[in-house]
Order: sequence, then structure tokens, then C-alpha cells
Amino acid sequence: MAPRTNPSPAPGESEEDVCRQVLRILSLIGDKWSILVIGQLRDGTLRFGELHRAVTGISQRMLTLTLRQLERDGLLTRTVHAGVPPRVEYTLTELGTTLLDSAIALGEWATTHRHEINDNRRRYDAAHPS
Amino acid sequence: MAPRTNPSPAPGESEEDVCRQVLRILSLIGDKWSILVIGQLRDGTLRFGELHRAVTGISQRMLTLTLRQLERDGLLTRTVHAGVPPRVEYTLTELGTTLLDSAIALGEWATTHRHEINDNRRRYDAAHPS
DNA sequence: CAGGATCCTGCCCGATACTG
DNA sequence: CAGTATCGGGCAGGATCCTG
Repeated sequence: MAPRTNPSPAPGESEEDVCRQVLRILSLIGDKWSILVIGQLRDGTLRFGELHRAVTGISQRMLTLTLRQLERDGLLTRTVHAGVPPRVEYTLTELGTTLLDSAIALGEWATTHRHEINDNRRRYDAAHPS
Repeated sequence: MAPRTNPSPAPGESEEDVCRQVLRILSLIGDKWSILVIGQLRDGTLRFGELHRAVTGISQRMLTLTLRQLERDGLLTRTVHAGVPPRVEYTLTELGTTLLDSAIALGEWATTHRHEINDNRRRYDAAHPS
């Protein structure tokens, strides 16, 4: 059970700071591309092009931006291997792995309740013919 | 541990359908307003105006839209009490409560690792003076 | 009080073209 | 191959005004 106490504001940061930080991290989960990219890296290292092909529908631009953000947060590492053609590999850090585990837990909640939610939606739409 | 098996596509739905549904539900978590609204309802029923005041910064419009979506998904109930002035109360359903619990687990991950992530960011920004 | 309806703006993101 | 740079459309969402 989650404690009802405040998230320990810690010295030097306001409670609002904590809230914004947590929200920003949560938005990582909500971000379609972030989760998909992290998920692809679950089983090991992948190159840029492999990720590009694995994550269906993502544009080069968004893949780059997503990877930069995740690298910045320390959720994955970017390794450039010298030579031609260039070769850049991406790997989850341990931090990234723990996030993925938590996200998967939430994904299982979503998977478990998807039918219930779909039913709710159908009922609502049927009752609200706007 | 999360099973590596596919999320049981179930008869009548493709694997892509499942993926899209799960992603859409995950985006609920990432959505700033949804999480904040659900969080406010943790300890019981609140009226529209109370939510409006509790969730700092949300506009009337976004609060309405957020509440509608959550009601549609069956995460909360909307109860209109006749009379003047109007009185509309919002309460989490059990489904909503279970989602909140999962989200809180993720929030605790974020809270736990916020300093580590902040440090990573500072390091990255220091190393990439673009 | 609890919202509709409307206008308007910023920015997100995809498409495209170019480079080391 | 693995990106950067640039342009542009779409739409999320804030501000404002109006009702039952």
C-alpha cells in the first residue's frame, strides 16, 4: 500500500518542485514513443536503424528526439563505434530497466482491464448520443 | 516478473489492437490532468468547483474534458443532484481506484529516482553545451 | 454552480532535403 | 548509416463569454 504521507520534500526543493518532477517523469510513460523505444531495448542492444524499423510508424526525427531525451535522463546509453559506415548502439541502463519493469506492471493493468474499459466506453457512447 | 509472452490477443482482436488500446490507457497516466484529478479523488467525493480549486492551474475547459473522458472510461462516476444551485459530484469507481494504485506505484518510482535523473540531466547538459 | 460554445495561439510532429 | 535543418499543417488547450 502506498503511504499517504507527502513524498518527503527534501531540503532545498519545494513540494511543487517534486510534483513537477514526478509529473514530468510520468509523462515519459504516457509518451507513446518513449515506452515503445524502451520496450524494444528490453532484450539488449539495438542500433539506430534497427530501432527505426522495430518501432513501427516513428519518424527519424521523433526517434532521434526520443533517444536524446532518454539518454539525457540516463535511461539508456548511446555508444558510437568509429568506422564507416557509422554504427551507433543504444542500451538500457539499469535505471531504464527498472522503469521498464514499473511500466510493464502498468501495462499489465491496462491489458487486464482493456475489455472492461472498452465496454464502459461503448455504454457511455450509447447513452450519450451527442 | 512480467511474462515475456504476448498479451493474449484474444479472439476478435489483433495484436495491434491490443497495443493501441494499452497505449491509449497508458497515456491516461502520462496525461498531467488525468492523474491529478484522479489523485484528488483518492480520499472521496468532490464537487466540480472543489476539483477546480484543488487542481492548481487547470482550466474549466480541460477539467470538464478530463472528467468526461474518465467518466467514459468508467474510472469515475458523475452524480447530478437536482436543485439550485446545481451540485455535481465526482467519485472514483473501483476501477479508478485500482488504476490510481498502479499509478502511485509508478509515482513512487519517479519520486525515488528523481535526484538520480536530475543529476543525469545536469551531467548531460554540462557535457553537451549545444 | 457547472458547464457549453467559440475564438485563437503555440507547439508538436511529420515530411522533406541535406551532411559527415 | 545516423543523424541535423527547415518548413508547415493540425490540433491541443487557454481565455473569454454565455446559459440552465
